[in-house]
Amino acid sequence: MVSPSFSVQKDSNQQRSADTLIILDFETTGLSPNMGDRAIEIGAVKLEKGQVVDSFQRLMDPGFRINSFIENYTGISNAMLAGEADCETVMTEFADFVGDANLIAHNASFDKKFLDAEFERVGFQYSGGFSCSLLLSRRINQDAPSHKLGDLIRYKQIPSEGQFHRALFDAEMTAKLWCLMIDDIKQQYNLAEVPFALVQKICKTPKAKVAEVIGKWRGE
DNA sequence: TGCCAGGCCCTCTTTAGGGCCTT
Repeated sequence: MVSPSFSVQKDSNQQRSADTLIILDFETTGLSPNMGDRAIEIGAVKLEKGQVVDSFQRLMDPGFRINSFIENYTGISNAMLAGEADCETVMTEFADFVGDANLIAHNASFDKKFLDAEFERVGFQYSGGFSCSLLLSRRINQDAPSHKLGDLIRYKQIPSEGQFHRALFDAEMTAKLWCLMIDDIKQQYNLAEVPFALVQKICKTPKAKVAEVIGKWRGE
């Protein structure tokens, strides 16, 4: 069992850099912002050199009642959202948290479309790249029976005490999974570091050619 | 009336179809 170091320290100087990673997760009213769905919770952790240095969690009022499926799925009720700030207020705060960092999410295509939609409403565009722990897992954990976040946490025997389908907990679990996969890549391919650009390249590579791509990256 | 996401990825593919994953 491997347990990535995960102590939370406050980022006192608010320094931002392209080397900083933000691992984020949305809870939403549904699957598609194009169908009118909105975010109801954002959770994120900030990683620097594999260490969590800050975190962000806010509920937000989408402006309409959420259905019972979402209440049951997330544990977030309409009563919990009543009186919370609206999405625009929360996402403006989150834009400040994100800065110019690179971004990661599990099944990033889902979180990216909500992030893009909510940021567009507040006129913010992030400058960092976006990568996906699910795509990386499909290439690194090829024997995993499933690539659902909860299943991967159990498969990798990562300690977890909390409620899945809440934004901050899922972001924390994704961060642990991410760190473990990066460690696996370092160990398997004898790399001192795994730059974000290499991860993005791996995620675009067919599974059968991952070793070849990493070998080329190393200059072999 | 009935349906309404969408990107990725595999295969019985590529002029397509269907499962996986996210809420």
